[in-house]
Amino acid sequence: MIEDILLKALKKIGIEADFVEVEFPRHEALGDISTPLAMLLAKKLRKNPSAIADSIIAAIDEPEIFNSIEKAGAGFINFRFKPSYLCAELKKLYSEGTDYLRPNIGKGKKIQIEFVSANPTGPLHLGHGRGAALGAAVANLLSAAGYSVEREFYVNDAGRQVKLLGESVFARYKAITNTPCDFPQDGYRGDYVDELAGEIYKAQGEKFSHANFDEASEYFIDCAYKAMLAEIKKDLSDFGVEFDRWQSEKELFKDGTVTKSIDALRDKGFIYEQDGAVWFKATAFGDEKDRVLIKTDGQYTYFASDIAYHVLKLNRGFDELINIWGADHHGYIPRIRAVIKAAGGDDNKLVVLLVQMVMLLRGGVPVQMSKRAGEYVTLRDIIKDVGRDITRFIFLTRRPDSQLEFDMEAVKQESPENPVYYIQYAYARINSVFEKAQERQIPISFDSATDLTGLSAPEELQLIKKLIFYPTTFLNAVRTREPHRITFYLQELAGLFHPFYYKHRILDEEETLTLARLMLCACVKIVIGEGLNILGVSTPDKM
RNA sequence: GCCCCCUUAGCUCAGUAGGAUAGAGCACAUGAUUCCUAAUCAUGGGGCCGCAAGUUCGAAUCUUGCAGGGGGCACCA
Repeated sequence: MIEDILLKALKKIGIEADFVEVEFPRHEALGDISTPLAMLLAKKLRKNPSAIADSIIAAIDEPEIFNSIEKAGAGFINFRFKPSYLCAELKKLYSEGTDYLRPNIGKGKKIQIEFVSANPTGPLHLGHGRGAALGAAVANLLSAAGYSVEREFYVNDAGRQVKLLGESVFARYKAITNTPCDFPQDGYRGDYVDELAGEIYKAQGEKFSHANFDEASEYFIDCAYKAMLAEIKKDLSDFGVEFDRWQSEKELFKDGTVTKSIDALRDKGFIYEQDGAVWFKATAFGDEKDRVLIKTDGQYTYFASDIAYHVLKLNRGFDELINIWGADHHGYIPRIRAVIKAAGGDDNKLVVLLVQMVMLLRGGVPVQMSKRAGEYVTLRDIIKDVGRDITRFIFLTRRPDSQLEFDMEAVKQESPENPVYYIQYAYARINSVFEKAQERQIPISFDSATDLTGLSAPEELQLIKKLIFYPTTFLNAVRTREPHRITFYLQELAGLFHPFYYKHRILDEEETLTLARLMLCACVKIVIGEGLNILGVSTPDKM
């Protein structure tokens, strides 16, 4: 990679750096690839950028790679590759495949990524889908970069919300058995609650018809949240999102993790009692107020088990803990950081990626959702109506921290021209070319001796340059934990492939050129396949 | 009142460890298929980067203030 060459040159002139920025110049006439490095160093070294650029250029000795290296503008260094170098890199890409595309910067470091973690009290909605798409893509990204990644879903199966769900189902059950009781305030009113009650009635008959909730609670809560969790698992699986581990909150209470981690904090003096409640001294670690762990009624707060959960994760030896949260939880970050610091951990290990709200529209009109009335569009509805690939792609075309409008009509109307199809179509097209090649019995075999000198048209050279730039884009995406960089790269790559395809024949040329173009196509297919896999979007052979 | 995110083309959005003349898709207009997939390609119009000041060789990007939109400030989860 060109980054390595630059780093080597910097070292030669006595500058230590671990990252250099490389980009495509704004206009192709300026060069093939470019770096603003000299300008960035100018401030640090207190020298003028032009002089720094000169010394960097002088320190690069790679006649095999570059046709020219020029200083331009305010201090850019622009490089032009030798065609022979581009061809050699293309062959490397082809033969090394993912080894070429995935520079290993993770080196086996352990990262855990916790995402979705929706309460098992109802079906997933679109916002969960956004978290799921992002989390899965970030996990794929990190794992491709050589990190050892664990995907975890934290199940809130203890506490008030699942109890409320059980109570709601119980009330519906009682209605079926004609022994009505009051529906809980703030209870869950979706159709699924009635369905659950119906199923329980089918299985248990009148067994609980004269019970009150306290007598039946364990059964109803258990039944209800487990059914919902199964639904959630199925929805995620249909969305193409898998987890390695499901951590139960209830287990943390059962096995003593909660009391143990609170005791540990108490030993360090960060726990105190006041007004009949037990508090954590979060203000000692930068939070704006202390937080309650055990309420005056003796109940643990959600935060108590969250302490246990994060301490447990820390102790499991991860180098980094990524949490993907809805933006409405942002106020929660300081107290979790406080917990980690109080427990003696390094809070830099915690990386919280906030996902902003999704506004669901239908033909420009906001879709009203009311959890109370049980009216809302579920993720499952969206997958069925819009499709999985489009849905995931849309989420990964936006920065996570900006609000997103998801218009079900617009997204579908765009359909034939949809960017996701544009990319997939390039993939399918290439596949079809290879099928045709096989039909025509063109002997397809590439190796290091394949003659690529015929690839000289601007469309071909641009494609090659884009292809061998993939690792740079990939590393930037990994570094920032931003999969959408891959999305935009793929659109650009497909945007170079289609014009190439339109302008040039692949199979009707003389054999050397045909083979060269086939090899180019093969590489485009490899890179698009790699990128779409990371995004979790399918790679159809035919469209 | 305090805190966080957002504001870029008609629409949806990229671009921010400060860099060259600010990009893409959609929509709109015109044109291209006897030929490997037209879900494609070519050409065109489109912009006080919310407003104002500051930092400097240079600001969509950093700082401050203001305006608009969203979210958060519980012994709820």
